[in-house]
Parts: sequence; structure tokens; C-alpha cells
Amino acid sequence: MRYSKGRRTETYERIVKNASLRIRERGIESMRVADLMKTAGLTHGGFYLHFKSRKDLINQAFARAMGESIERWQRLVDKADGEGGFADMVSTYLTKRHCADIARGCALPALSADVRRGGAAVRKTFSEGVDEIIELLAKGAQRPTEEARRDAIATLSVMLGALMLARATDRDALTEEILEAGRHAALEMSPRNSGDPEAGHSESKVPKKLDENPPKSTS
Amino acid sequence: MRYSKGRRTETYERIVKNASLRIRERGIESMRVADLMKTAGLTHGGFYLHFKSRKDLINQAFARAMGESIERWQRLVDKADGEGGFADMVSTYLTKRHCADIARGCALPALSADVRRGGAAVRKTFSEGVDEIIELLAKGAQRPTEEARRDAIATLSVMLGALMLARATDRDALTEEILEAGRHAALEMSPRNSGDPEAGHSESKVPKKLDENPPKSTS
DNA sequence: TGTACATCAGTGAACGCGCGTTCACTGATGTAC
DNA sequence: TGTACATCAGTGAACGCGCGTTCACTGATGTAC
Repeated sequence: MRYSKGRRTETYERIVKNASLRIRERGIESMRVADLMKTAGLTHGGFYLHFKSRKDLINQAFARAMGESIERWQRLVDKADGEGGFADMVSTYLTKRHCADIARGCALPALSADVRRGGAAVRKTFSEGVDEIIELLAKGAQRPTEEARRDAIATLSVMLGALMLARATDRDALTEEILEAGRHAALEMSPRNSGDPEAGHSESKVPKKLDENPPKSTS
Repeated sequence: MRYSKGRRTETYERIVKNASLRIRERGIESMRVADLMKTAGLTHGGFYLHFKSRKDLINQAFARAMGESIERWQRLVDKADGEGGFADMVSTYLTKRHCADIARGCALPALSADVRRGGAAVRKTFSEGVDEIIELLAKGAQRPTEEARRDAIATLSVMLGALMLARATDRDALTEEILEAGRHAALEMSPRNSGDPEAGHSESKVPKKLDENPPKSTS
């Protein structure tokens, strides 16, 4: 099995993949070289055959996480353009499931705080990625670019903000309430929903199926 | 000067204060005991006279940061109830100034990612604090509690999300564009602004003075 | 087909460094006389 | 008022541990003959 063609590339891919999950789960700086190699079924010594340094891997892994996230947004937007509209997109993003599955979830809520404290390469990748996602969200709207981008940013901000708050919160009722409020708000302000001010208020379109625990004031 | 009454308490306070700034600036896990003591003008050995462990200080410092942030929100809301309304609150929060001054800024955007990865004490303090802030924002609204809370959470989410995106971004034009979009959206959805759907569209109330660099698509 | 050799992904001991924590000691202050 | 002593916040050397990085070595595979 050893030396089968492309073996080295396979290993490289496996490490980057694992790292892209790990940094989302535990934070960029918490990534440990030996720990990661163990996860990949290897010992720590071989690491430097594939990467110049720990920081080098971090840059690769972060780029991978961003790339996946952009693809994810692309799929969500494609689906929104087909059936469902933004409602599906929003209610896929703001769920308990996405709350729990940070490792495979969107890189924006998982890593934006780490990016701010991170290196230049990471910040550049992030900025370009965010701009791409904004473009994705704004593209479909039949309105002036500037306005569409503004609403796209607003939608992205609520979704990001609500998911982060929901994840950091440790009381189930509050978590659910935040997700529900986020879904409601994101839908109201999405670029393709509010072409005219009236049409924006689409209460009935917000799917409620995810509310096992009806939101309630809890303090 | 040594042994003047309350000297020990003063030192304790100074360390907690410095730590509360430091964890916001660099993240909870990046806080170093020796480094922090140096900032307080002391050597590392004395640390354990005041704290049981590094984690103990982290809990204290985080509680301090949350406390300050809640007070900050209280002041913002008080001011909003007087003159200015929500416009002032929003445009104070979503500025380049707040972007830059993370250490003394709101703990929510600075630390919510760290909270998710943090200990039980930190998560509890955070959850209770967030609930308090939601209550603060919802209180003034003359509408059903549930609806007011929902809008309060939405406002908080955009402000948090937009500030985090703006901070993580490294291109000035994009940063400004995100702040502006956040200001616009937060104002539209604030609990006291949208008593009826029509009154909510208060474009003219969003202060534009902060746009030295007019937002533009940059990719 | 079988044997000797070259290749190179992966191994694991070792090194240096930073960091949290401990502990015997210091020395300025307050107090007893 | 002056002197001896007790107190205790703060000092800094030392310890153990985890981690990033290096490097001489291993051993399975592919190739030459």
C-alpha cells in the first residue's frame, strides 16, 4: 500500500482536512501538531515532510475551511433561487444542528474572532471570502447593487451574530429563542425579499418546525 | 506606601481590570500569568496570593468584562430613551472607533467565540449577561414582550455580527461598508422603532457622518 | 521469475523554550513596649 | 520618641510539563538486472 501513486498527496489532504475541522471546533491557536497527526493516524515527526511549519498548515487549513464555507453558501443560494427561497436558506443555517456541528459548519461564525487575532494570510483569505459571500447573496436581487449588498451584509450579520450567540449560550430555551429571532429577522431583511417594503413582512414563510422548545423569557 | 489599608484589594482589582482588557484584546486562552503581572507592575510569583489559579482569574476577569458591557448597554439604552433614540446607540456601537478599541469595547463581539469553547462558569456568566441585555433592549418597547424580545435579539445579533465581520476584515472599504450596513439594519429592526411596520423605515435617521470612505464593491 | 538496491514517507528520541505553579525568602510597614 | 519584633504582599529561582521542531533511522515499495 505504501508508495501507491499519490500517497503523499492523500496524506497531505487528510491532514489539511482534519485541521480545517479542528480549528473550527477548538479555535485556530488550539491546534496542536502532534494531536493532529495522531488523528490522521501518523506520528508527529512526519509533519514537516508536508508543511513548512505549524503556521503554514494553519493558513492551508483556514483557506480550506473558508473554501468549503463559500461552497456551502453557493449551494444555499442556488437552492434559494430554485424553490424555497431565502426561508430554506435561513432555516438551514440557524438550527440547533448547525449550532452543534461547528467542525463541519460555516467558518464565519466559527472563526471570525480568531481571524481578527490571526496572521495576515488568514485575514486576507477571510476578507476575500466574505466579499465573495456578500456578492453571492446580493447577485440575485433585482435592485441597485449598493442596496443589494447592504441587505446582503445585514442578512449575513444577523445569521452570524445569532448563531454565535446561540452557540455561546448554555440555556436551551435562550438558545432556541435566539435562533428563532435570527431566522425571523434574517428573512425580513434578505436582499431578495424586500424589493418593496410591504412584501418583506413574510411572517408565514418562517418555518416553525424547529421549535420543539417554544421560546420564552427565562430570566 | 506598602500596607496602606486596602493595598491588597487595590492590587487584586488592578490585576482583574488588566485581565479583563487583555482577554478581550487577545482572547481568553492567550492570557499569560507572568505577562499580566508584569503589566500590573509585579512579578509572577505574587499571583497566587490573589487567585487560586489562572482559571480562577479568567472567571473573574470575564465576569468583569461582562459586567462592564452590561453597564455600557444600560447607558446606551438610557441615552436612547432620552434624546437620539436608537440611532445614537447604533451609531455609537458600530463605528471604526469601537472596531479598534477591542480591549475596552463590548465583551459580546470580543469574546462570544471564546465563551463557546470556555468553561462552565464563563458560559453561565455569559448567558445570564446576554439575557440581561436582551431585557434592557426590549423593556422600553410598548409591545408584547415576546415580540419585543425577538426584535431585541435581532438587533443585538446584527450589531454583534457586523462588528465582528468589520473587525476581521482587513480592507478598509469593506470594513466601512459592513459597519454602514449594520447601522442601517440595526436601526430598522430595533424594538422601539418598528411599532408599526411603516414607521420602521427610517432611512434619514441613520447618521452618515462616519463614512469617510464611501462603501463600494471591491472584489 | 528472483535478488539486490534505491527511494522516500513515516518514526520516535531528543532539544529548547514558554508557561503555570510552588516555595523559601525579603523587606517595608504597623505595633508593642 | 525610640527600638525590637511580627506581619504579609511581593520576589525570583526552580520544577514539571507540553509543545514545535529537528534529525538519524526504518522499512515497505518500485526498479534494475
